[in-house]
Amino acid sequence: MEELVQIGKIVSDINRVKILGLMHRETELCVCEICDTLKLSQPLVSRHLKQMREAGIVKTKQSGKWMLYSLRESRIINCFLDTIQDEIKTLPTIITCTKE
Amino acid sequence: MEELVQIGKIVSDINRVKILGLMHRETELCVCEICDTLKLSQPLVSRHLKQMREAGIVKTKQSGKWMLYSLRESRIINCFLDTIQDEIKTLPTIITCTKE
DNA sequence: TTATTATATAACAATTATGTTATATGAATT
DNA sequence: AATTCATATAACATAATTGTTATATAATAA
Repeated sequence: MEELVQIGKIVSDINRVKILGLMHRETELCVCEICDTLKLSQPLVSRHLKQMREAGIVKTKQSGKWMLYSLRESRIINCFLDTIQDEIKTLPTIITCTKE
Repeated sequence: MEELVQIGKIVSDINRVKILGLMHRETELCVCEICDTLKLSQPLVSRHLKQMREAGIVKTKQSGKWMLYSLRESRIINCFLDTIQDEIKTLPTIITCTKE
């Protein structure tokens, strides 16, 4: 149950939910794209992503000086995202970080 | 998304998850059954139940001096509960409140 | 090597949530 | 009507979380 509680905690913050939504829509994102798109400070986004990584919800991949975040496969997160499918579409268009 | 954040908040506490688990298994419970079964104080349980009611996750029915709580139908809560099915079975046996 | 860029971490104030103790409400007994 | 039992609410201390500002790290570019 602790695992579910951990996921509940992730999903209990609107900014983390938005980040999840963006990652669901865009597959892979770097930190600055999330900051710019959602108008959130970089340290805040970094911490949210760290929490999500520690909860096993996202995975990371280094690419030069960028850290790319993406969703891990998770039945429960998918279920969760299903219920906000329409709202995910209304999230702002990604402000792309022109890598290289 | 706010609606799901609200549900996330409910699921972010181990005691509320246990209460959800019990209600899922037992259909209908009064406050004192939850307190006794989970060894939690009555005011704490009452507040958790209030939060769950305000989030639209449980419904209530008065029965004499007892207040009976039960789960509302919710796709997302069902999905959450599915993932902890086995753990729900390991929750303590209900300490029944002999109504009347 | 130094500067720049992207990300991570630390330290902090403000807010929110938990669990407790004390008390109030409200229905059923006596 | 007074008491008892079940539940709700209030007030509080403590702990956890958020968002901020400042700074560190680590990779690339100059």
